[in-house]
Amino acid sequence: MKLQQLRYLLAIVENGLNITAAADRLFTSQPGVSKQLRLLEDELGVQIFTRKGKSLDGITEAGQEIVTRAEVIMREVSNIKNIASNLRDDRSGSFSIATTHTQARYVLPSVIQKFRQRFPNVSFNVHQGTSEQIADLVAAGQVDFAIASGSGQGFPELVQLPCFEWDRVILVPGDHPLTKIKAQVSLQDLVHFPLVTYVFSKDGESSFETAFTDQGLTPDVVFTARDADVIKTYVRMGMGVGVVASMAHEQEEEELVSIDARTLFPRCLTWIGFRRDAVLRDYMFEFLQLFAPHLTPEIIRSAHAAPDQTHVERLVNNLQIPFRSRITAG
Amino acid sequence: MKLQQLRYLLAIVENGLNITAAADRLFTSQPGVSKQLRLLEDELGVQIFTRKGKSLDGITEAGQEIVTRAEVIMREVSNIKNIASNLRDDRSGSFSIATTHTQARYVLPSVIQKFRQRFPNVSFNVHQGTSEQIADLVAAGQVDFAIASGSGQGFPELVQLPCFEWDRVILVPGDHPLTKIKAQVSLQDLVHFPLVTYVFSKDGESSFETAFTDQGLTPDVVFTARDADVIKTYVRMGMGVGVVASMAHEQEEEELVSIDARTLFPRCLTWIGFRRDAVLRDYMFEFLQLFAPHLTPEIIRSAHAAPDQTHVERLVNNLQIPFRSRITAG
DNA sequence: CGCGTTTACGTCGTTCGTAACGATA
DNA sequence: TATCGTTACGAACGACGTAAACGCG
Repeated sequence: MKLQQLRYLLAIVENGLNITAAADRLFTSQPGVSKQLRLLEDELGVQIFTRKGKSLDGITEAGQEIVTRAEVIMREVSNIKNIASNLRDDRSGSFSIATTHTQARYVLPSVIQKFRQRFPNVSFNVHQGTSEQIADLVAAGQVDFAIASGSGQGFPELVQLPCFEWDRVILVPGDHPLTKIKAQVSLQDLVHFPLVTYVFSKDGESSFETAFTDQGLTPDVVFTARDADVIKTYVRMGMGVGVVASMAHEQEEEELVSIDARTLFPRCLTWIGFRRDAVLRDYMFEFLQLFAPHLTPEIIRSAHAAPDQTHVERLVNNLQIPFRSRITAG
Repeated sequence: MKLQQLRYLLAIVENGLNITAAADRLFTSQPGVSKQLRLLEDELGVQIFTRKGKSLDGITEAGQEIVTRAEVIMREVSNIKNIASNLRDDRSGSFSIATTHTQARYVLPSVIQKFRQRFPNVSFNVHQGTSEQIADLVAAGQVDFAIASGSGQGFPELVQLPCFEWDRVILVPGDHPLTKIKAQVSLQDLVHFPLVTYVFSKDGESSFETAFTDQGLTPDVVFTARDADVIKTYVRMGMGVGVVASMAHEQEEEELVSIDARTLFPRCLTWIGFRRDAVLRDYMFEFLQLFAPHLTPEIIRSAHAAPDQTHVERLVNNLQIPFRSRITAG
């Protein structure tokens, strides 16, 4: 058994059992990958994949178990490389995070800019998705960090650290009736208008909906998007009243007026998570502190050393979690 | 990085940083091992070992971390091989257990005999030590199973299953005053004689001592050994009264008489443990059931799937744990 | 001078890429 | 015929073992 064979195996799985595509991603020849897979199967005496004709058709039961073990192996291989790179003070490498649109568009740019100034030779990769997709990506080891909001429960292999809290804000065109209300806008006011807001997460973070239902109200959500910019576009078109994260409203933008909604909806928490068994590069510690200044290397290391998330939460309980209203200047 | 390099690395560590010894155990040439170590260090750009002259002198801090990761990798490699071997119905392989003298000498022979009849091509290896050494060996992945008595707490990486309970027995020469006592011998009777018994474990299993101290008594232990046979020899010599596991007294042996001590000392539990992240060969399941018939493959699999030992204990709570007084006929 | 490691070098097996072939839809 | 995988083959590489040199106690 060779590490290359396992690497090839995982590439095949990641590319939908397409050997040609796997070879392309591995920057090697297709027959080589094919042959190494055959050699691995021969050595183990086990079919890892089921075949339909010559093409790979599916993963066998044993194959799935083998793939799982191979993933562990390759993770530990990169851990070893990370340990070595850290010790050599190597300031190059790669770094991938998965996050939501709001973070990627409004919060991260200034952070990443500072980060890239400090580490110009680190290739940075941002994946985008829903909170669930994000957590899955980091749990599967496809990305180094996940930055998401909402519950994020049920990932025991992750260390999750609180980054900052934020509120929602109501966005309307400048001539909208809601701008005429002198007092604090209430949920009762909102239900009279069609709403445009984020796609709801399946379990957690539906604090948006429950805020209404707790008062016996039913919001009239006419449009949802994962993307605050899309929401804003539809609000400008007059399709409805927007409800977005306050970070997503940079300044008084063309045609749009923001209305404070902090009393209407519960406060949200953005957290960052990484696999507990991952060795972090030194630049990842610096990124964390750029993103959330209270996450010092010491805090992170002690959270990383904790046996599980319960202990992590005990550790971060004393921390003052920042509150973020608007984006800070780049 | 190659798997061989990691295998060589671990062999060097296991052989006390002696490359020649490592090469011997690996059945390869010494310069080959030396070169692969150098290549690994060069590729990582890190000194794994400190040198004194040309000889390896110690492991660096980073080296220790790398070794730990390499151990994980090699464990997962054998797990993959085990998965494959199981699927192929391969009835050959190797199997190592660590246990105490009493188990190895009095309990295991008949089990191993049956096992070897069923699996003549499995090479069987028994290591011997104290309960602590045993638990350490299996936790470090040096052996597949640990069979020990006493607490065995504090090994979260292990699945520990109860095998059977047993009592102690008092051994004396045939003409000893204790044999004249008509009623049940008591601890008060025992303190008047010099005692010969097992070496006490550091923390758990000192139920021997606490049995006395709970009654305000102080036993006069004049000799301890890890080995029931040694204890018996000294009892025959008249050095004192022996207290051993009841399994260690096969039948009315030459010169020795056994006195029931089950009411004097708390009952002991013998457990068997293996790493939670290990893939067990099919023959290991059969061994477990030969050793402890209540440990069926289904029980073992569900215990193995449990997230931690707390869950395992909940699972085995309903099981009827056998009691073992004398060894069962081979 | 013995022990242990490194260097040097020749041999052999393995991997890799190109090219051609085969099967499938 | 386009897509995908296997077979074939030659070139390059890398691992291994023997022999010899080196350093240290």
